[in-house]
Amino acid sequence: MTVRFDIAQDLERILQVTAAELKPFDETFSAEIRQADPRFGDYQANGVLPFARSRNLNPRSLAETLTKALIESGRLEPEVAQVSVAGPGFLNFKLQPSFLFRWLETFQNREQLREAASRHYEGRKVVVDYSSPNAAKQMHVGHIRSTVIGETIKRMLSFYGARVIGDNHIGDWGTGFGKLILAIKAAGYDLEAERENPLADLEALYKKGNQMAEESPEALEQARQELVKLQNDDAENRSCWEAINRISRSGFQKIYRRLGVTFDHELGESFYRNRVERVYRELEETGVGRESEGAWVVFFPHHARFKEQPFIYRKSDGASNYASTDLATALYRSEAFEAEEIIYVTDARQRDYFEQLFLTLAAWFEKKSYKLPRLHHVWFGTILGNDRKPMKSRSGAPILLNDLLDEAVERAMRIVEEKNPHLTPGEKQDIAETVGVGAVRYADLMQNRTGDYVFSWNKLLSLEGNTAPYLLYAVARIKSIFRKMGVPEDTPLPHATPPETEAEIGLARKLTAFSYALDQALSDLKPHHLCTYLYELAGAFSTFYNADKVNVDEPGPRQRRLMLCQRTSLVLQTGLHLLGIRPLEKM
RNA sequence: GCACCCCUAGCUCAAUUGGAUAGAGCACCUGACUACGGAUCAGGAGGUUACAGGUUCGACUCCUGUGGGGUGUGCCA
Repeated sequence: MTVRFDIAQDLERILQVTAAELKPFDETFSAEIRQADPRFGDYQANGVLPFARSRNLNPRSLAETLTKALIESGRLEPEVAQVSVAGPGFLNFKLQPSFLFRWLETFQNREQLREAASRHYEGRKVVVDYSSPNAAKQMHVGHIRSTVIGETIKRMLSFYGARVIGDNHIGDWGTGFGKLILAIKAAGYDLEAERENPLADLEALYKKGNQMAEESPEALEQARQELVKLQNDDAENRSCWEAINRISRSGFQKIYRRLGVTFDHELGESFYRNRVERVYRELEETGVGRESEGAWVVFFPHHARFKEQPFIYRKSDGASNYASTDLATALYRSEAFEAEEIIYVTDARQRDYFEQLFLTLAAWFEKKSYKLPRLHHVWFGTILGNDRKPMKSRSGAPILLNDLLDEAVERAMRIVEEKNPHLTPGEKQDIAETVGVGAVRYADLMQNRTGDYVFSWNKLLSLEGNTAPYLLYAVARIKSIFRKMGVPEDTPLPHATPPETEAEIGLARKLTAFSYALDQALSDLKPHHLCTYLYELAGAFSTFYNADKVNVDEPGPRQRRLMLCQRTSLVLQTGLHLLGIRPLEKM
């Protein structure tokens, strides 16, 4: 058997081929390879049971037959894996040390891993729409999930060979700007002046504008006029709007830099303001949209809910809304980017909305014979405080993302000071930033995104359990071993041999499961599967580290253990990179 | 009202998409080479998976109902 990155797929293939040649089996048989409980093996095939049931055959003897045929076919050499029948009719595969070793020898660096993994999504063109803050507002906790989950999905897809386009769909257009411009003018606020935190000023002015419009009908009317002037390209309002956007984007950029988040495009809603006319026209001419109560809407007569709950894509005053620009955006991505797939990362409250958006796009594209990209709504739950209510600051305001990260870094700094006081101030600062920001980010990613979760500083930075510091610590210890032994991390190990001790084998088995973890994380776009895996890998390393000393005199154990260190470091760092966390030399 | 999501150990969360004896961390208890970095490791205890039925070789997972929590539901995004 050739050594491939994804062992499960190889096992699936040889089992499938063997069954195809074997009497009672036919094309309805599916091997169903899954990761097994480590006590039983590395992988198991579950497919015999349902097949036997459908034919009214004895699953146990059917499994025996298949196992025998597999061994006799020579497709599974005994030095690759032991196969056995267990329980009611499971096939268990236990990878052998010699094969584990061959796998470790084959994948020596990030590029080799990436190349092997990239077969999965080879060239598929995917747009990931994430983060998407609103102009003139500071980013707060509500933006963290979309930002970090989106970034990780983007990185994972790219690792799997997709051509990924990250697009930050900034809310830079809409009715709010009239009020904001009104408030800016009323306050005489100079948008060009140097300020400490101009985005915070804009946010305050925005609130002020809202308040003014609420309190007086004249102000509301003035705000409306300002908006009309902006929409008609009035020079003054236009440059005002541009300044607002410049300030907003530079404010967002500070956070993105800190989080290592980058976008290929930041086409905000304003980019589509002249592209909605086509949406209106085509939805009307295809009969997908219709007028209702003065607005333009889409109903779905066969849908339990949406036969009565409208999808409003043009307001009764003729103006566009979120839906209009999202429709135009999807069309643009399909035509200009040739997107085969679009992934939207937003909170769970928008589920209905996206279901309607997708249904509308499907109906519209079908009528026009446009190619419809695959559409995914990657939704996530709310971050809760200790009171189990959406997380807020003491005053009730949303917690600013920057403040949250600052606090994480401060707390991490206190721990670094305590644990490692001898490091230089520069090192401490660097470690605190990585540990603090990484801990916040990891705490988010390690949760199943579909649930709400309770935010807790203790859990985050207690630095025990399934946390970023635990993973970073494992990497730092490996790097420390190489430093101590005076060899570079990529030193060649020509005399390394297959793993022998229980801890060595356990670690090697875990390493080969990397591809399975990525498959899981990508199949349902849930990064927490990758986190769980990395945590278990770091755990297997710690067990190994405590059980078997690397820096020993005998060259045999020394080299084979060094190889395990190299590969653990490689997989952990690759995984951390996919999560957007930078590894540390020391901590 | 209707629709959707959720309920797993004292707490915070997993569970390979219907698979084997439901797993981790925290907290609690017992241990570890004067340390290749103890921000670690080994072990113990802790469960009627909200509840009641059903489907089948097998259910935390699927179907029905009940209770509890959350979200959405015509001009915000």
